Amino acid sequence: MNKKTIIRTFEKIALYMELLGENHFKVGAFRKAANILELDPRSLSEMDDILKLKGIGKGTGAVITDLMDKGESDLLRELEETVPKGLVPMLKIPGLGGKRIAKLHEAIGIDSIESLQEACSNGEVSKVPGFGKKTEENILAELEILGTREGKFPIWQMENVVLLVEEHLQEIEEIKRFSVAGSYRRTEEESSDVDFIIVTDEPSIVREKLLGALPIISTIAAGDSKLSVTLDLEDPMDADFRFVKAEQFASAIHHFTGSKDHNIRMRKIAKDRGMKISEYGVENEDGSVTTFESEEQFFAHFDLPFIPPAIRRNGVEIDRAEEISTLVTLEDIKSDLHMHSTWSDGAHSVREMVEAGRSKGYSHIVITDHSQYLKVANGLTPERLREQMTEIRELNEEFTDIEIFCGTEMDILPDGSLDFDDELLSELDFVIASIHSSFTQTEDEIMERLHKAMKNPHVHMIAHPTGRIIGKREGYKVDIPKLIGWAKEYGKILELNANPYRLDLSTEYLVLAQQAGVSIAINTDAHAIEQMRFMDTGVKYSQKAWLKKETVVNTWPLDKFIREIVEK
DNA sequence: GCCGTTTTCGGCCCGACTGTTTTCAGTCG
Repeated sequence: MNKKTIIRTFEKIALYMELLGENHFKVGAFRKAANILELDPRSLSEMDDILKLKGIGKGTGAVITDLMDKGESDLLRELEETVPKGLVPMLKIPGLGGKRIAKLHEAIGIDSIESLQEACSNGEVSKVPGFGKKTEENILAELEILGTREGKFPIWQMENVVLLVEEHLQEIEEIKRFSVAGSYRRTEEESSDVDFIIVTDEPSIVREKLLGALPIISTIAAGDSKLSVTLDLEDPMDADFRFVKAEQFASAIHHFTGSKDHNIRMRKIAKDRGMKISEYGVENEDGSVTTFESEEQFFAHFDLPFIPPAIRRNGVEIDRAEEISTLVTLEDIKSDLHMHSTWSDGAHSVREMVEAGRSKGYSHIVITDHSQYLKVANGLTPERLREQMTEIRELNEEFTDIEIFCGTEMDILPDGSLDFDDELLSELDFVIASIHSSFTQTEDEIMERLHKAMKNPHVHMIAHPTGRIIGKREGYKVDIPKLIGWAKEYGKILELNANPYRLDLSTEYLVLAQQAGVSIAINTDAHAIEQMRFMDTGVKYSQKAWLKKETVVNTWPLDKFIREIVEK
């Protein structure tokens, strides 16, 4: 028995109860219990008494006991016997919830997507009280696109959609201000849709312009305060737009950034003070509404510091509010230690990357092109690397406001050897080692490769330690706790690769690394100037692991970087 | 179903939109 089984059981129970039209607080209690276990970092064996957790009571506790004792839950089995399995997927149809599905089942015996489709086509659904022609049409339309609507989208896919939508929003003159909100603003690895807050005095004009400009498959809702559509993209994605007045912006963006649990916690705090939080402001006991200039002011109203969106999760962020000032922010970042140029597979010259670094206000950067093994990336031979070093030295003469260091992103070869010899490595200021090949090796083989790199005195950092691509591949088999142990032992840096495809190390491992006292570098791995924007994503993502400034190497000023890294 | 330095019962975050209704339930975020 493991935690995942319990979580899945709770979720299934909630689904079936929803289909029985159960009280939604009851359904919610099971979902909440699942969520509590999900967010608890401990494994089942590490929890001394799971039944005493807040949110686990008699009903949910009985399910856990059942699962522990017999490996199955009586409650779930009963539900499975009562509710036809075919009803579950119907919950995915927008507009249909438990109550209406139950009604269709009861009235005309609908027990699957197929029978629903047939009943809609025959006009039987519109004869059921509470259902009409329009509903029937909508269900049929939704069934058409059901298979194409993905569940969750990785952050790198989200970013493309956000940029696309933002282009359209910029074109509309009635929009005074806008911002993305929702899970994307919280820098979640995956999101199910995209949310925008729009400040305007002309919501209906903006709505119509958006409907005209955006690629749209279907309109889910279109009112004066909200527009909800499914975007016509390669993978169709839902987008929500909320229209608010300027003075409501701070409250609205807070509300629609979530998370849901964060909002619930904030509302509880407000309620205890006789106030009521909504997306339009804070309602006081006398009925007057206070609005805010900024989210900072909103939080200050409740005696809280600004809580970064990335850490707005389950309320823990409120308990740990006094730690927030120690977290790394974009303003703290003084360098980017992993960047490519046209010497290997980058799109811009070293000079252009340097200029970009200057415009970011960095005090130093490291150019780290690929090494010779990586032929597809035009990896540098020792000769070419030495030529590049000459170019970098010349640029250093030219620029006085930024220091450019010579580095490499050196491959750790499949046989565990390193792509450059120690003599060449000793000439470099900063050496990154990373794996780009033979991902399918056993954990022992991968760990042997990493250990080799870790033991080399010239290596400073391991880049993208797991090789994962969010939503696409798991990465190679790395024993991260062991790797963190080595990093501590040999004094190496581990990377948080800020590229949204990677975000590697992931949150849970960053937590472990910081606990172990290992330094982390947040790097963009930029292969083009535009990609240097990923630093923002990386910093926000690091906040999820509560990385402190002192943990992050890029917050170090130039002299400390030279002293602790380059000259060491 | 869960919870409680106001409560062991009565709340549970709050509001928008739709479709089917003649004032609101269901769904969604």
